[in-house]
Amino acid sequence: MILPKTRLPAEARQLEIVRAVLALAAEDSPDAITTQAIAQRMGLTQGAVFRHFPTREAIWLAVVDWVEQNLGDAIAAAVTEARDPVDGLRRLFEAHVAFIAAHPSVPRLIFNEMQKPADHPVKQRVRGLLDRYRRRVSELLARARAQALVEPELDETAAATLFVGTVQGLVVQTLLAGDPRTLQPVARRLWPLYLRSLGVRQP
Amino acid sequence: MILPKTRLPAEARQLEIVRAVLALAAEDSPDAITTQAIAQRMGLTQGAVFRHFPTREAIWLAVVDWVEQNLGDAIAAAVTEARDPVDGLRRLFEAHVAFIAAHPSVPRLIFNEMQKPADHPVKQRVRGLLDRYRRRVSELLARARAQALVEPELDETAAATLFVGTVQGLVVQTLLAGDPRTLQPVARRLWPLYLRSLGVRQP
DNA sequence: ATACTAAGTTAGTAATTGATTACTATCTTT
DNA sequence: AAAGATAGTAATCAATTACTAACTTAGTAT
Repeated sequence: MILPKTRLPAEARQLEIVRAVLALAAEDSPDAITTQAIAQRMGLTQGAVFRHFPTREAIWLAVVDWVEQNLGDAIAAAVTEARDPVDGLRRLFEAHVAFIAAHPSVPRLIFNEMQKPADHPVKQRVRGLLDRYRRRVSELLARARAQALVEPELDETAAATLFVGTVQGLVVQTLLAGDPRTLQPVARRLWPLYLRSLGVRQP
Repeated sequence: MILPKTRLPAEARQLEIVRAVLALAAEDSPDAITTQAIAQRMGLTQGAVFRHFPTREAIWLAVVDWVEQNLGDAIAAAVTEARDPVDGLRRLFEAHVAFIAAHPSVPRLIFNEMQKPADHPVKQRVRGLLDRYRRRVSELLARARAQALVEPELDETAAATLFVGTVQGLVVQTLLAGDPRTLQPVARRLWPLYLRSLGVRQP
């Protein structure tokens, strides 16, 4: 995709590069995305990329920044509107799924970086991101238990892991099927099962 | 790890190559494993690898063969010993987790290949492998429902996806923590939650 | 012992990749 | 309008990669 030939200020171009990476990651493994491919997608030459980022790794860190910002905003907005902790979990789940549906390349980035060596800087960022996410889920679960909305002896840590796993099982199925449209329908069928695992009394 | 310098017959050497890949994949992303690294691990030169495999891709197909064979055997053995479908699911879950604990590189391979382009041969093999696995889970769930061991209105497809997701949530946590020893303890805490999501009456 | 077979070595090649550099074109500021 | 700043170009580099082929040598059958 070659955009109309324009010069962009550095900040805007950096964002364009991040978006190009996200777009390319929807179709191929993130490691396979070359600086050449990024440039080509923007209609620039390869050298131009290095005007805006000192190294390839710096690009990936910027992408993680983008994810952190946008996903963080999306789920924060969802949770604050919740009436109670269980409702918050549902909104969190839905917001998460909606975000992935809108940005299918994001889980691929996470799956990819996750298995790099432990000292890898990008992986550390991703680790922090997911840690905060799980902690958020744990807090909601703890409050749900305090309000007697779920099983009194609920194992919160395990339930938080299952929450993440529920989304991941979903994403894996989507990646296998190669059809992003199945994501949200399947998500709706998965949620009642997760709720029942918490011991929530059904309306 | 340099093994004692010996010549191996082709078949044995091929297996050694597969094992070298599995060992290397435990520490780094599969895509980052070069034929040079494989040879070095066996104490051979890079050219020797191509005595036994025509291309790099052929190595990965052999690795998938190995996984298919060994994981298939492990879970088949587990399920046949089951007293009833729900017991079968538990054994399947435990066998799966035990296999991953013994071969931590296997989920990394799957995560990695999963996001390649759809026409990628290795991905197609992995897809088939996981499809058969999920079908196996679905069948057990259908039989459990027929025997009234679980919620009568259970959504089997969704429950199968959640089964896979439960294992994956687990693996992700392990990959993040970087500590494979937490795998089985956390698995034991996750299982009761999954059972409850099926509507199984607890003993 | 000798000769044959096959595993492993050595020394390459072609292609790709991230990164650098000298230069050009465009925009902004004075 | 002149001058400086900056986005982008084009060419190139060094390193790495999968792969090849001519060779050497270990093991084995005769």
